[in-house]
Amino acid sequence: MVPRSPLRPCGEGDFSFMGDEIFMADKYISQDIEPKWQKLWAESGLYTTRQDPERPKFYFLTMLPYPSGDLHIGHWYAMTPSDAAARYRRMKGYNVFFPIGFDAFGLPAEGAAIKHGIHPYTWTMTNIERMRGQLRSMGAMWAWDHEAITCDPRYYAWTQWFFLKLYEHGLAYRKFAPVDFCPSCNTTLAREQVWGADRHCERCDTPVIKKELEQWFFKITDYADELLRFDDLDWPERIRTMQTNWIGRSEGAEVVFPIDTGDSVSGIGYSVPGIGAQPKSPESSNTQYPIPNTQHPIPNTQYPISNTAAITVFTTRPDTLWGATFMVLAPEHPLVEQLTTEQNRAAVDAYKLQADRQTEIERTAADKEKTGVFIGAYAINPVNGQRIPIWIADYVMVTYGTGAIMAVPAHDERDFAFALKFGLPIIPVIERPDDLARSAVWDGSVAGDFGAASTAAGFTWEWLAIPDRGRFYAVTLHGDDQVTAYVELLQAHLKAGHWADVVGRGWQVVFHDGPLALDSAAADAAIMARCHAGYDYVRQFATTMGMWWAVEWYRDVLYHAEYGTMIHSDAFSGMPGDVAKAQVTRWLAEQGVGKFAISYRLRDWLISRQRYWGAPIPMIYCPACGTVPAPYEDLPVLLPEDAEIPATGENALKFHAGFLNVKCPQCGGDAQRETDTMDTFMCSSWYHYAYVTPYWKAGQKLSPDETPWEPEAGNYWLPVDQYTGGPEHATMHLLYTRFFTKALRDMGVVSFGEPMLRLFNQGIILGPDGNRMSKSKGNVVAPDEWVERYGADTMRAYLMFIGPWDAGGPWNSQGIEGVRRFLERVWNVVVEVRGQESGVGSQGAEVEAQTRALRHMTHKTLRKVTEDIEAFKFNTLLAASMEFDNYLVKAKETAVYGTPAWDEALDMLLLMLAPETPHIAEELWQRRHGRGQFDPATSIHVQPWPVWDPELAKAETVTLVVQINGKVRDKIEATADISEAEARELALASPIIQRWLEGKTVRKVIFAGGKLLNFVVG
RNA sequence: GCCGAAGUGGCGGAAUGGCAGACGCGCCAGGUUCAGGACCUGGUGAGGGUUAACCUCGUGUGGGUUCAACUCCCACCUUCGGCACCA
Repeated sequence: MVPRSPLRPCGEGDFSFMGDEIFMADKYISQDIEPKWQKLWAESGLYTTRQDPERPKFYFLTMLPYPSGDLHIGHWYAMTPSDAAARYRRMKGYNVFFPIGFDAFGLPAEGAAIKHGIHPYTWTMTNIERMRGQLRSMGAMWAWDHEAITCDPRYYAWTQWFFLKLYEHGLAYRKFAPVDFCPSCNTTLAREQVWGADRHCERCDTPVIKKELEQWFFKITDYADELLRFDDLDWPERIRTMQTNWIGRSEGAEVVFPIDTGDSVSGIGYSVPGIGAQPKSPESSNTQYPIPNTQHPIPNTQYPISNTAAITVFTTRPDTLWGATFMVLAPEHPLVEQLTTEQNRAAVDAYKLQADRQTEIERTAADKEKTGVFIGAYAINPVNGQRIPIWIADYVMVTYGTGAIMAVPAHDERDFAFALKFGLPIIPVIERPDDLARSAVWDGSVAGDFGAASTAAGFTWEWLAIPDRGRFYAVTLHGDDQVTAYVELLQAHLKAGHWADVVGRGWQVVFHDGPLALDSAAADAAIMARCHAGYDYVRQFATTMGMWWAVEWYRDVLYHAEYGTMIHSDAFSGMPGDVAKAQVTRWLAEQGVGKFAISYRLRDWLISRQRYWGAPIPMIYCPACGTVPAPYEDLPVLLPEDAEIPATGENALKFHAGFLNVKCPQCGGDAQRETDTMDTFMCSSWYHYAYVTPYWKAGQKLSPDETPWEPEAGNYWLPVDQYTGGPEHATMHLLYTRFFTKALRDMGVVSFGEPMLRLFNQGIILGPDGNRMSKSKGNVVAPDEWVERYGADTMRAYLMFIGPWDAGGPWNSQGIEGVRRFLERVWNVVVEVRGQESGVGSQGAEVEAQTRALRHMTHKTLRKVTEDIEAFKFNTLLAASMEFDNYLVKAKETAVYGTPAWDEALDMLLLMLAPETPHIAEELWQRRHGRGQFDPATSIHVQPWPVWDPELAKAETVTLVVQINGKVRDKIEATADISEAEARELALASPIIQRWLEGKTVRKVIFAGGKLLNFVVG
């Protein structure tokens, strides 16, 4: 993989830490200086954490690694720019806390136990030891003195303490529920850990299955609204959006649909006379939109309902209630059993079984044909008394809303498809916002020259045809007036026994003896009765919409989901779309048939895992007392070290008598421990608190009233000022840890509500093949060989240089040589003594100009580098540093060499590079300023970040761009503060510009920012 | 299907209304070298041109705004990420 190094000279000796001998060869040998400085920094206590109330603190945190055994290139990509930014903050005068630890619980350790017979603890600790070494090779300023490992009993004692606190505060509960289960990992998963359309396990890609289990949940949904607020957070828009979508807040209404027993109402879905099918009253569609009075018929008091059962639905569109022509329950809905009639039971049971057997994948396949069965029961639409059939269908999810919907096929795409397939009535109740209507008039159904008459009346039409059915006048209309005029014209031409439709605005079927509006299920039935009588062909259609659907030209006007003026909705007809939803909701509440409601997509966090290698849930089940929490003073509930990990992949704790059997803390009787352990996201929800004082109160008895860290240290360091990590945790770790902190705030443990104030998401480094790196794909890039060959500084700088940090992308080693060469040049420009022959002969004025130019370059670069590191733009930071270095290489041959300006330039170059390439910067800094023995006070990493001089950073001269009509024609050197008049004069003096202006009239001259002049000529 | 991000030389990328391609890789030529590597110098978007000056075109596609558009607006295409029958 790594080519043999031509850079590494052979036979370089050991270095010594003694006296003046800390500086070795005059060549840049990263393999020598990097371990040397890592050792000297560690030994001298340069990175020892100190609480210093005199200095402003800065808690800089990067997501903790899982100890898989090997650091990969992704860790370097995520961590070394973080380190650079942390180092920069430190040079800016902050007391920076940059801790590290390990997310050490989790399934791979058990896999190793089964495969290699190693105990998970041993495997984990061995990996951690190896990874510590790899992490050290980064040369990062880790606060190793605050390391925390989540599988340490001193750590998970507190994880369990948090569980008990959440339980006490009613935020942890146990529930029997169908949950996602990974058959490969042998454990349940939280919803967030199930990915993709095929619903696979986030860790091992195995499709999950459903299992009914008794499981522990955290009530994250209690904080749903608060989690949607990001007011105090400087977080990327992308993450905020992902969390917002994940929480999925929808506002709407809950509406109660009483069940109808059918005694006094006959027929399917047809209205009670006088209700629903009433003609539009002119008064109600006028400018006034009063809330309909309470005299409006309320069906559950007006209609005989012998059964008090009712179905509650959640809808985001209460304004479409009048168009609800059927209901759909999820097959798992508890009322299905009770409501299904005897005649329908066999079909319903078969459907339920079939839905149950289907995998989640099949059931949620996006383009799946709608299926469902009628259960034989009816409900009453509470707003108009319509009797509507109840179906079950798997497109309704039992987990969302109330598990039941009112189906409004005219304004919901799924309901539309379902109604069309099963011949259920589709009644539009929201006007088309575009006022568009279409009418197909079959050739031969009208007398006289209908086309000419239409044209004369101002209607646009064309001939369209359907094979086997002939051609038709395709008339397009806009607005009520056109529709009214058109209906009149149409009726005058229609032959007896024929009809034509108006679809879209003004829905109706016009018969030769008059129109019938499609404004109710009764009207739908009446229309179809006439049509069925008219043509055999039409008998295949059960509903008017079904008949219209057969004309393809109609299809895009038949259904819409937009808000708009309500129609066919009794007294609400005419209610404008922008207020309809709120008004109907208010009215429903007044009538006592509904209420404003919010529904969330977010589910409670399932934390039970049927695994050995996790923090045991500190709960005890007593036959006498029930569920009893383990007493605080007994924490930690230890994982038994002698547990045998079964080869079946089952939880070892279930088979460990010593762990399982316990005395009930309440009654002292025989009881059993909970054997499930906690989701590892529980451990990582509070690790940033653990770092403050790792393993606080280790070995002491815990109580509910303490703080899990030393309070004074917590007050000083918390919360996290800057967090960096991958965006893949948006809806998992980042949501959980916010919930956790809010819960802690409400318990009085912390005084703030957000754990991390600023967040930056770096991109993900993919394998060279463009795929996510994974052992199974064999595309994992190990950093160690590259570090050995080029050095940590080169590796750090290269990863920062390849592109914007938040972009990520496939690993590509092409270009790493360039970064190494850059560091070589930095080394040489500082270390190599210039020969005497260069730079001689410069005159005084020339030297002065060169000095000014050098200082300008120095301060300009410093400004750019400072701005870039603040914004994590490491790629352009390094490009600017390279330019600066290239400049210095040339300047070295001039008279500025050895002047104070030259020394300033070299020092600034090193200070600018200190965060990114800490070793070479320190080596060269010490060579320039060190005192032989390393004194941490002289370290470049504790030097103040330099300040640029704005006067020097400002350019003295600019290249004045001269354009003719926006095209660059000439460039002229000019002073930076050139006035417009001077610039014009200069430009007009240019022969090129003169040539371009010859014979043309200058209409306008634009002078921009003192650097561009544009002549607009005509 | 919905939401979001992105599309620029052979490659990674820079420029967020004002010189398109900074910086780096690669490539070409030259220097150095016994030679190769390394290193140093110069060149390197496409087309035209007396291979000179210079001109034309060029940032996914098509329109638009502007003196001026990679940048802003509209429509579309492609890729990636997230969600996905969420009522």
